[in-house]
Amino acid sequence: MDAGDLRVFEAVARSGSMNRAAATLHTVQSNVTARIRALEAEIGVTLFERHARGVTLTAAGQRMLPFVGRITKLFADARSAACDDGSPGGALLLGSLETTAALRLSPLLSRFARQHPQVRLAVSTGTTARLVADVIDGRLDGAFVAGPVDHPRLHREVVFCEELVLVTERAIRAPRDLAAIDELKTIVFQIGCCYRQRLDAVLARRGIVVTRPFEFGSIEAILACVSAGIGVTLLPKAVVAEAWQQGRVAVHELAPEEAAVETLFVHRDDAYISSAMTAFLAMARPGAAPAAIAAPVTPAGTDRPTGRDGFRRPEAVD
Amino acid sequence: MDAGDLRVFEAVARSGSMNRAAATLHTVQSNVTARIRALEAEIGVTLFERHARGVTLTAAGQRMLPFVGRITKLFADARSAACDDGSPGGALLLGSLETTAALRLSPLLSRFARQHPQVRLAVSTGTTARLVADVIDGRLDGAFVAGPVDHPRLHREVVFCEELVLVTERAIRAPRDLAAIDELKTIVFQIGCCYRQRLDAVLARRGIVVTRPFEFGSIEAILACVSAGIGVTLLPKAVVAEAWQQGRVAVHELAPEEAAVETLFVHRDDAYISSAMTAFLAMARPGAAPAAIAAPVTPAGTDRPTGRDGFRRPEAVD
DNA sequence: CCCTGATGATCATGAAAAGCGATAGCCAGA
DNA sequence: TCTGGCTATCGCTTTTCATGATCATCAGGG
Repeated sequence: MDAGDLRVFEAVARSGSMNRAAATLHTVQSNVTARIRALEAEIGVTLFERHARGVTLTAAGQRMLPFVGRITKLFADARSAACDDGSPGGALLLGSLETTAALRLSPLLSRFARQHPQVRLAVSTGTTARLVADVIDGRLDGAFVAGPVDHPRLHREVVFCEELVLVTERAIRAPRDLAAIDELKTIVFQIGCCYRQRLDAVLARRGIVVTRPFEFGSIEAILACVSAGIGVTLLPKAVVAEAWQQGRVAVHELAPEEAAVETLFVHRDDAYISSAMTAFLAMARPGAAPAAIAAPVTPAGTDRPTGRDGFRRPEAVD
Repeated sequence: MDAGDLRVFEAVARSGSMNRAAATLHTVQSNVTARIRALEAEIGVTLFERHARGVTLTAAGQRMLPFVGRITKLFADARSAACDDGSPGGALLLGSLETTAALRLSPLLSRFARQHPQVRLAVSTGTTARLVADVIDGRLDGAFVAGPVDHPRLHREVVFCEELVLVTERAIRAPRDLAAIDELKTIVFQIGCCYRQRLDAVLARRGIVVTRPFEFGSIEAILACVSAGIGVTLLPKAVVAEAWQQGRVAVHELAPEEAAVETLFVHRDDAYISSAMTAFLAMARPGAAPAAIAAPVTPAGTDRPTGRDGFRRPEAVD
């Protein structure tokens, strides 16, 4: 049993067919059959049930499958570790929440890319749950997600601390005005978005009932909807600063315990930490953040929230 | 790069010589050389520095080496997982503290062996630190150690709760009498034994100074020394129950916070949990302890230990 | 200075394994 | 019953791997 056998095994398991597996492996079907048979003979159990429409994993095969990915990852790590001469290089696959990417990442990434041009950076966005799963399974090297996250396999590091604010159309002067609105809608990123539950909780605590939420894929679309009075949303203050300055939306601050959300950087604690990752971590840590992000300024609009509303002057968050 | 290459790499790294590696691998030197060269060519870095007296790992090789064991372990786990049909079988490599083995393990092990004859049980003894290291590195499947243990890679389970007692010669009626003894010696298992620090602390708290400890490898030897008045020791109450009943030694109870020591069963939380391990865990859990161990009985002597059997009650487990 | 002994590198050769293509056998569905 | 897609198997080719002999290198000792 070696790495090649496991790759064949995985391909067959995933495709459910020795023919398709052969195609993806750029080889021929007889070859795949022979290797699977040899593997089964070696370990003494049948891994697939053969039938006319392909093959399916036996219970033994199902038990074996999860190891393939781990072994593959470990081989890749071993190779990376050997090649890693201390100067950052290679690929760095990161994940991020949409909001974090929009708000915090661009200066960090551009600075990192400038300083370490050898590193191939790739950032994908998704929900916290999705990103955490990707990191766990080795599809990502690390990810920016919303806290709290607690997984024994993950190393966590707080890198940003966002202040969430309720965002409404301009006409709304205070959150309690929302109660009067019929069919109030919430507007969120995706089903899994962590801000969504928080928004529901925030509104529920004020006795405000909402109907089914709208989902949008971009911050701009969400703000446009809010601006048009279609619904309300919950976003980091810095994200909506610009729209607020332009007077497109109203912003309502929340109590600290409702507003605070920590953005964590997570990575597997047992994976190899490459030089690129080390450098990125050093740069992402709060203490090492010199790149000034555009600080929100007080807008000139009429509906400037008053101190009585509990609104504090916008300030750089981290 | 596959499993075979890594095995060759590891053998060369460990032996520091391609010739010796070839011998241990039951092959010839030219073969080893060729495979190492091929491996180096594949990943693009030199792994060994060659010189007239053998080879030494380069920095790259040193970074690569730790992965070999992990990958090997994962292959073995994958194989075990596939073969494991739900009925316990195969090998189960356990570790234990000497005292735990003497006191608690024999009924558990004999019951397990009777119930699961297919499983090849192997128990080695050592100190907590040593056992934990062995479990971490995959040399043991699990081990009984003294709490507290906190390692992110380990799953812990409290299985026993021992009451430690101070053991002295019969003439000593109370711990404070020890202060009068010149050159008081402590008698312990080994340097790394966890009871040793505790014994020192117990005595220090009473203002008793001790000289360099004696070390012995067996409980009987320790008790014989104590009985002969050579020194004092600290052992689980149940361990010394017999010697105490026979009037060979005196037993002094301690305050609960000094006396209590939890025996944990630890195993790697990311290793494959075989059916044999599952069955063993089920049997080792406090709740599932039907096999009556020889419970310490009240002796005719003056010091009367309370008749607790040391097993934690089921509801106390988390 | 030149032996001596041990080490790794290289090469030709043979064996083993893997890959390939074609074909046979099997089964579900038309 | 036929057909299409699937796996099993076989003979053949290609590639890889293991082997033993030989060479080059280097440290230590006379």
